[in-house]
Amino acid sequence: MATGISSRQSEIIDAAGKILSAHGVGGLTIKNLANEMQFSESAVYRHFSSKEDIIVAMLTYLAENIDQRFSEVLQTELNPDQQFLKCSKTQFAFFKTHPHFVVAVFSDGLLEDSERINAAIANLMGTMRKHMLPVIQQGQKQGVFTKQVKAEALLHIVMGAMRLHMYQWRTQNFKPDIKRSGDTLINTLMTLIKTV
Amino acid sequence: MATGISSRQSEIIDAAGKILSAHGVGGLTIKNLANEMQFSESAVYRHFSSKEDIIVAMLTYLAENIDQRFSEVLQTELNPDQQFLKCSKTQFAFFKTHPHFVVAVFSDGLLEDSERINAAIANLMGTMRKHMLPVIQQGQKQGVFTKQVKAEALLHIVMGAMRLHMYQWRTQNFKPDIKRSGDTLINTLMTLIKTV
DNA sequence: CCTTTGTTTGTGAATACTCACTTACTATAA
DNA sequence: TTATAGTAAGTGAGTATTCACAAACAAAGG
Repeated sequence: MATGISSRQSEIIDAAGKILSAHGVGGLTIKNLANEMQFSESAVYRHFSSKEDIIVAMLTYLAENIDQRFSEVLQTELNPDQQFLKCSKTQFAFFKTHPHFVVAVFSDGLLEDSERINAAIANLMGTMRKHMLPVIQQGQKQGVFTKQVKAEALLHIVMGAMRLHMYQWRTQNFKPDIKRSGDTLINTLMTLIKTV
Repeated sequence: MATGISSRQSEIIDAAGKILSAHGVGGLTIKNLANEMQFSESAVYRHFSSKEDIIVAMLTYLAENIDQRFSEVLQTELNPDQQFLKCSKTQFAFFKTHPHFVVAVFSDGLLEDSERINAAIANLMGTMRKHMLPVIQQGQKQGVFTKQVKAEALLHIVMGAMRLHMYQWRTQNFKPDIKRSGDTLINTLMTLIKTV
């Protein structure tokens, strides 16, 4: 509950996430949202002035959440590789307890042709990048990460692998323990990008 | 034009792809499809019995296309790393000339809650996996690819990076030359997974 | 050569339904 | 008394799909 968001709004965002994960982007309607909230459709508009606003608020909340969790990790005095590990782990831990938000991450560009939603998604990606890139760069400077490829490319590969992992987790109806399998993936990535 | 698909059906699939890339999943309506085809909505149903059928046909066509291109590469007597390179390059080359199909690849699970569509998407992923995994395994056996991590994990990382690359290409409205940037990405991946 | 019959591929209108959103009204609690 | 937070009922636009029908064409029989 970050910026100026009421507790009711927060509940609606949560309900939206739940619907999104259960029935996809096509299932996210005001009617379903009202059903999930156990009140009428028109009541939704007491708290948000449009469906677009709800989606933007959800994506903004997610970005702020990531921003906060990553900032905490980066304030520590750990080595870059340990910071990298912690950031990745906090992601999988978060999605384990909030699986419905995974779908939002995947809404990708294809959600709508709304400028604001696309901007919010871009902001989400940028937030991760903003924190992770310096970690990788410093890791390279300290010689713990390989310098064979540029930091940007390394970040790209890491983020791609994590995204695909979450996508597969979703297609399997959130069955496997993503915290365990995610940590395994991160370890694999680490052995690949770390200098021996 | 593979299985039992008429030329008209093929045109419709193409039009569907064009709409998908221009206006996303929400823009893919029978009305828009008919407009793009320059005939009435009802005429669409002369060639497909449902919208679902159109999407499934499109995904099936894509899978068959990949299957064919990859099979050609794997019939050559090249080294595994060269085969790997060629497979990847043929992907980016294909999407450069057929950018609208990229969106289909990203429809992910969230497109619909249609069993058939989800199965078609799973089949698409499986087709790539079926061809690429043996290449990587043989590459490891011959010592050209690192044995530090399992072949499955290596494939996962490669596919994740490629998917993310195509996603970003799409969000940038297909602007950069994906054949060039894709080849750069593959080279980066190669330096990372190849034994020195 | 032409009429008959059937097929293919199109049309415009209508169906039944869902969508986001609005308006007018009401109970409640500060 | 007066915001706050809910409701019921409705709006116009858009959805996939179906319908009866028509034009173009081809094969076959008399």
